[in-house]
Amino acid sequence: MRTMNKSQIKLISTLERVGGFASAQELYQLLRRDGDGIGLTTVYRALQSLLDDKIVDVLRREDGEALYRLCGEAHHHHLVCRSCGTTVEIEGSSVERWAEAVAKEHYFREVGHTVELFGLCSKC
Amino acid sequence: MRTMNKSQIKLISTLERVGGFASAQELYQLLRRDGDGIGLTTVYRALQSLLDDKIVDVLRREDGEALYRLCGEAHHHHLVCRSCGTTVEIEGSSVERWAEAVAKEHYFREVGHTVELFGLCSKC
DNA sequence: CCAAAAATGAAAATGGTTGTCATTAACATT
DNA sequence: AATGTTAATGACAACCATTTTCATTTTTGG
Repeated sequence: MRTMNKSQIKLISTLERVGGFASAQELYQLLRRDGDGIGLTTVYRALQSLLDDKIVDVLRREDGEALYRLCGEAHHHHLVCRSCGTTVEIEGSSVERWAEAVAKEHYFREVGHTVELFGLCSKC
Repeated sequence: MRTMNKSQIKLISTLERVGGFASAQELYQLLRRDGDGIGLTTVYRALQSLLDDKIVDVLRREDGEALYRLCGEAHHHHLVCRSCGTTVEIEGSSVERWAEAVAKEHYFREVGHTVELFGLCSKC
């Protein structure tokens, strides 16, 4: 069975509290705010382990910063407002199927996909 | 009409030569290799201007580095091998239509999409 | 030709992320 | 409890893409 250390557990529960995506820096600040003396390095290391164990997913914000979220929730994508940051979760089974088909067609294995939509919401 | 300076023109033709995506650093190296004394700062500035003018597109590599390409070529996506970097261009009109529909459904305007597939090719 | 504006590049600053390394916590074995 | 072994930790420095600063050069319009 996979071992799971204290830091990893703290990060998982913080990600649960957040409910969606959070950057390493944000997670670090949240933990510090709770009086936790955790170091930034440890946050990065724990996130990397969780990635290796496929407990969390990662995606990139438009500015390149890495965002992490818990896997397990139904896989979905996001429609993000470029201006105010409003995020709508969208389901996209048709995209999943398309990605699968493309992967098979080109004999690729272990294919993951990044699908993110960026635009301007009705208010902006 | 939009002005276009020397550096921007150099970058456009370099991007044409490359034919696909290239990072700012790669473009810089290519130009230097051609004996061009251009500075890295200028490369970044020119790319930013071309982005503003919607002459080039940007996407993020898995490690967060920004990749630029000329717009105008038929819009397509990529299937990239995580291990050896082999890239297959894929066409995805079904994805385009899906993105359009989602955008409309949520009253978003000017919606662009990032769709990239990462996996392991048959050789790796 | 000249002055104002735009462009340039070297160098420093920024900010997210990763590497180093000495210290500490956890845990199994006497 | 005392010991030795191993994993985990965090302060700090290193890294690297990108941005900012600023003094200098080039371009442009009059």
